[in-house]
Amino acid sequence: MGKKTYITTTLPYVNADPHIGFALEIIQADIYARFLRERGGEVFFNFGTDEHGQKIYEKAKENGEDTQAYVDRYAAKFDALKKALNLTYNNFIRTTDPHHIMAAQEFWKRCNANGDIYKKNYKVKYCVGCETEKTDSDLVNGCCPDHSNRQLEIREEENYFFRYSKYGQKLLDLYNNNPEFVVPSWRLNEVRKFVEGGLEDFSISRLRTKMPWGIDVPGDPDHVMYVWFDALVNYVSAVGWPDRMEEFDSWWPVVQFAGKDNLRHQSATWQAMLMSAGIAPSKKIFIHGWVLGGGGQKMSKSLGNVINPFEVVEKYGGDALRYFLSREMTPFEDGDFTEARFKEAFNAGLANGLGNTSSRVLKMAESYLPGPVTVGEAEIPALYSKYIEGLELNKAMDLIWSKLSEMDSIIQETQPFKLVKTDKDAAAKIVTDLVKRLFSISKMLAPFMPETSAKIEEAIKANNLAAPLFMRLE
RNA sequence: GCCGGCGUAGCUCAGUGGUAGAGCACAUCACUCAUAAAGAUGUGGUCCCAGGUUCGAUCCCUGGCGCCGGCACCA
Repeated sequence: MGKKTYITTTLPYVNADPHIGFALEIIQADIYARFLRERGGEVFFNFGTDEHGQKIYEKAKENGEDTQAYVDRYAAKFDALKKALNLTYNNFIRTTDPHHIMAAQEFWKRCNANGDIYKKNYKVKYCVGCETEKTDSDLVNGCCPDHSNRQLEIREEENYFFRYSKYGQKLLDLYNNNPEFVVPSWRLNEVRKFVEGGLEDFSISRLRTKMPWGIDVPGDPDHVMYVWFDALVNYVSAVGWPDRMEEFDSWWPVVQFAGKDNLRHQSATWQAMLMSAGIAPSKKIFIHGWVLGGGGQKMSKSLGNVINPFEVVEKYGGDALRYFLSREMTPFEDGDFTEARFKEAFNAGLANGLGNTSSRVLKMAESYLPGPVTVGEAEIPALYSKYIEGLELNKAMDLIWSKLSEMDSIIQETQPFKLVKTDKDAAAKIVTDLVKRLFSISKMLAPFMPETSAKIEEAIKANNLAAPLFMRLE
């Protein structure tokens, strides 16, 4: 049995359909998981949906839908990513699962037992015009931007608070002792700066009368947990905490994948919560950038530049999308996804590159060799592994493509297609070597483009390429 | 406003104290094992602007302009 690794994405909040940006996150995680398994490791890969809270409650109401029915529908939509993107997560957790609810309550109790939860009056700014509460970031010059003529009301209610302020130094110690705790390093700096600025306790409950769609606070039926306090606990409840501790201990700590908008929640808030509950911190957190819609603009309905991952897959295939997101995106920075860019990358990398090179090698193999090549062990450069371990997926892909281009050079220089007329054995030897190289490439490609990799290996085994891998798009 | 980052070929990005590179795109040539693909050659840059340090700066320093991110209860 290989080394065990537990990885998880964030849980998308089910108030919108799956977005291409989330596809990036889960594809990164899936590549990482497949890579670890390829080298013999055992992986627990967690994914799921975050289903509590105000917004969901309201959205379901808007739709005139039962809240549970609403979240069921959305959970299914997200779980559909598995097939579309060819994902290998083995656990789909929902924060409405009974086991998770129990775990969240137990987590609360542990924090409480540790003296980190207390009741306090919570001052809420309320706009009578909107009839909703406002946070400071909602306000412009201290007023509601939609009702600047009205005075905000200050309403008070009792809430439970989490003693976040207690964990500032401990978090800084965590960061300083683990310089690769957050990757890339500049994101670690960002969160460190935030923590250095001082932490304030925050509210972790809501009055049930105002917002019933949440997990009960243990011992206080008037309150439910604030949604993300419960949601974060999924990372431990997914692997058996608190009732199956042997299982939990065999997997924890976790390697997390999250977007830059989640930096603080995952690398500060959640870590403080773990400390409070007496659980070891996460192992590592990879922070990716956003997928933008061209010209550095966010995708939005009004700009008409929204890319639906399901549509891309239907049109171009799951591997093509995985290719684009892993090679054409810089893993930690924002990147543009436009159909024009996608097609360009598809033609250059998949049709002209991988597809054509595979085709020329396999056709020669079929014509010149008496049977399939015995490929032996794949040759995987150390650099390849190093790149993936650091989630530098684009670099790993570039490395693979440089190997492809090496093959083209070899064919160009040795001309086995001419040599075969004068020296069949010499030509066969060259082609055999090329097939072995192609095999190594397919092995390296496997985590990124599993279907294509499998097709190449089948073709090598059969000594026949049944169909072209990728045809040029017009 | 405060803190941080960035500004290099049409696009995406590397890079170095000694007057710049890759991939893609584009053009030409040429070839045929291959998917009009691969290959060779080439077009293309005042390395944001201005000052300073230096024998010499795209790289160091200062200022300016432009863009982006963060500045907590949206998850």
